[in-house]
Amino acid sequence: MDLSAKTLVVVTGPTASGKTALAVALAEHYGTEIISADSRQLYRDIPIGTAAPTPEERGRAFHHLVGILGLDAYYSAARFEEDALAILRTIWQSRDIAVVCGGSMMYVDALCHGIDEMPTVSDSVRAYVLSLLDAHGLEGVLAQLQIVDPDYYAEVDRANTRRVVHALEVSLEAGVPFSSLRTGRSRSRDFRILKFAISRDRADLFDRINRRVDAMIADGLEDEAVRAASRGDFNSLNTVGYKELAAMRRGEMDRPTAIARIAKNTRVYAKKQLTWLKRDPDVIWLCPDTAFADAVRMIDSK
RNA sequence: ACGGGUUUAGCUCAGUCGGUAGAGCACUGGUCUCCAAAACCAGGUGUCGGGAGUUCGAGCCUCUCAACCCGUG
Repeated sequence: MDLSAKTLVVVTGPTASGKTALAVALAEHYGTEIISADSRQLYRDIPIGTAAPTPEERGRAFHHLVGILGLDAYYSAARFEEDALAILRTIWQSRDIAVVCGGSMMYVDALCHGIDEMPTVSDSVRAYVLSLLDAHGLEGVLAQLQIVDPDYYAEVDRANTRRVVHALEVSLEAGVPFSSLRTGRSRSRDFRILKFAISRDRADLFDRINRRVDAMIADGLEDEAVRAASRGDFNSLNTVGYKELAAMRRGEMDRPTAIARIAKNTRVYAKKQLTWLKRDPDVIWLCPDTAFADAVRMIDSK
């Protein structure tokens, strides 16, 4: 398919900045569909805490990759790239414009720039590294990484267990050093990408976050969290909202503290998203009041 | 009006004998190629209510002004 006439409209920005509303308006305007780039809205059974698009919003524009996974399912940025590209091709068969909406910055980058080919870590390797971590701690994992991939060992943040474990897992799975697979080269896409982010001042954004957390509680987040947790202890629930409420149920904090902590951690999340976005030269910042009109104008130009 | 108390970081407050201002919460900046709403790193952000005095040196002692709180009128 010739993609040179196709446009990918990305709507991103910090959490609670109003991405969904803008994306739905754009999708309606262009008669197209939305692909969610949200690592948590992928999971079903946790719509309240992940601020998933409502049935009303989903009725106005079709949303792909929302509520499609069980809480126990594995997913990754690489899978997102693959899935999103496949969906884009089907959308573009009958339309010129597709909308991606979400704040999982690594997913957005994987789609816009590609991500290096790496094997999916098998259960057995995952279990082996986990047992190594249990038995010998981070030191033990680091010691093996130093042997298997000395280059990455030299540059990795050795305090970051996640990254160290992942590098060893991939190295063992692939049979070659993790760093040899990690070229960091970005792939150029043969379609037009317009990456919009909604800009709000800090006080306004924090106010929206605080109010949204209260609304989530009012909408039944606590029940949702209890039901989700009853299915098991999954990575998908290592998510703002669910982890604080789990700590509350374990008696580690009272209810007001848990709710305050959810709001605080959501604010922290928003800041991390902003840090990521600030260094991305492709981001086109939109003022909330004129976002729709400005986006349409830019999409239609050229 | 009078008497007593309070005033230190964004908030709540600690600060010993006069010797380089602290805690909790909140907050700020950053890293990022695969579970990323994850994980990790870094930072005290201050006119100690204002002014004057004593002192080598004042958050701390003295005087004065101000604001707020409590009590009595």
